Amino acid sequence: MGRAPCCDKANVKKGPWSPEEDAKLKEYIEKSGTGGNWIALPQKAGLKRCGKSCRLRWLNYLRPNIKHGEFSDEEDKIICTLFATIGSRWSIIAAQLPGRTDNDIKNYWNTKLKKKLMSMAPPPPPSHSHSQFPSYHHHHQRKPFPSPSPSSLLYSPLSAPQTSPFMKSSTGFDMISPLLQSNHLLATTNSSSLFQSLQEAGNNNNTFLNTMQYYNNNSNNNSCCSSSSNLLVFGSGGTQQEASAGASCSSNSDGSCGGQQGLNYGTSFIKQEIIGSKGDQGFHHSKFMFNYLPTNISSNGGGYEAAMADHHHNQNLEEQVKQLIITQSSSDDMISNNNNKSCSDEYDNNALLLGNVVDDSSKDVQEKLMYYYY
DNA sequence: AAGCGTCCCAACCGCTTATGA
DNA sequence: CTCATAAGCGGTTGGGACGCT
Repeated sequence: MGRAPCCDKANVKKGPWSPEEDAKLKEYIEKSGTGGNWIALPQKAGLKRCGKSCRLRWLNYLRPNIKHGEFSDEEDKIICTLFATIGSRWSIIAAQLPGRTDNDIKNYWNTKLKKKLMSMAPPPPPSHSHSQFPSYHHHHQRKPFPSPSPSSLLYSPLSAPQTSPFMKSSTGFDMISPLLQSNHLLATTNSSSLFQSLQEAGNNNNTFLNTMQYYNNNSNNNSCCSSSSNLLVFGSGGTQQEASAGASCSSNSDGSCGGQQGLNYGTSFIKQEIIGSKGDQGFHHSKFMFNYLPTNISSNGGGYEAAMADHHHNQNLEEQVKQLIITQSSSDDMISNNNNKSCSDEYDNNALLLGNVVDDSSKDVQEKLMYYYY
């Protein structure tokens, strides 16, 4: 049994909006606002339209300061970078591009930008030679999306970090190659349709990421995965149902939800999250951010390594992650035990977190964040 | 000019999330 | 806490525009 329709389908006009309808809607909203109720709006405005349709028309076309026309190179780069980090979260991407709507960006990506990037892709490495990404050729049978994640995945990427000439990590560590080798990125980002289309096109699954690296390397600024002050988060926490069942994405007294509203790009996310991470709230948020552990390791207190991490600041990545795992079983509520000291005090802005959190309805974490990097 | 295929984008559909009772 | 409903979101699609033969 589906939900009740939002309007009387028989009595609403569908299809393209006429200039008269546009004028009516625009005039009404400019004069009276939306009143916070789109469902009631069409009747008040004298439109034979569904409220949803009015909302879409306003948000995507009529509202002030909507930018139409060509995307700039800078916008291209932002879209590419964000797509590579958070996948098809169009509304989040749109929030970084003033005047652009999620629908616009989605259309642009699907029809143009994706192709543009593909055409810029460097040729795939010959299969018989030693590639910069040696394990590509071992993973041709990768499942498109999603794949079960054995706990060993947490470790496998760390065992052989490679240096890629495409990447410009400020500390010289290549973030992407291990991801490619691990299978993990492709398995857990929400980019399945892209990778499927790549497969259909007969391309190597890694072409897109090669392209991303190439693209960033050949742009004016290096950006993707190499910023010194960005937190990049893949994926999100669980669904509302999962959250109430105790999974990673738990709501908080401030109304936020670690896996949803907190998802952002740049330092604002991490500061917001960490500053808010005291006591009980810290537990929830941190669970979202650091719930990466294999199921065979207790996840009690998961996440408080945020505060611990700074102590491992100068150690190499592999060592850091091992340390994080070791400290996982430490204090269950480290932050509140820490005399209300905000994590942000200990967490510097160079933290870079890559990965994905996918929970099922149980408390067992199935997919894990993979990297924690300074 | 007609027919056909492809591209593009506005709009729709239905699922998820937010919110308030 | 649950439930109902509105809003938000992202995948998909219909059909017009365009280009090629």
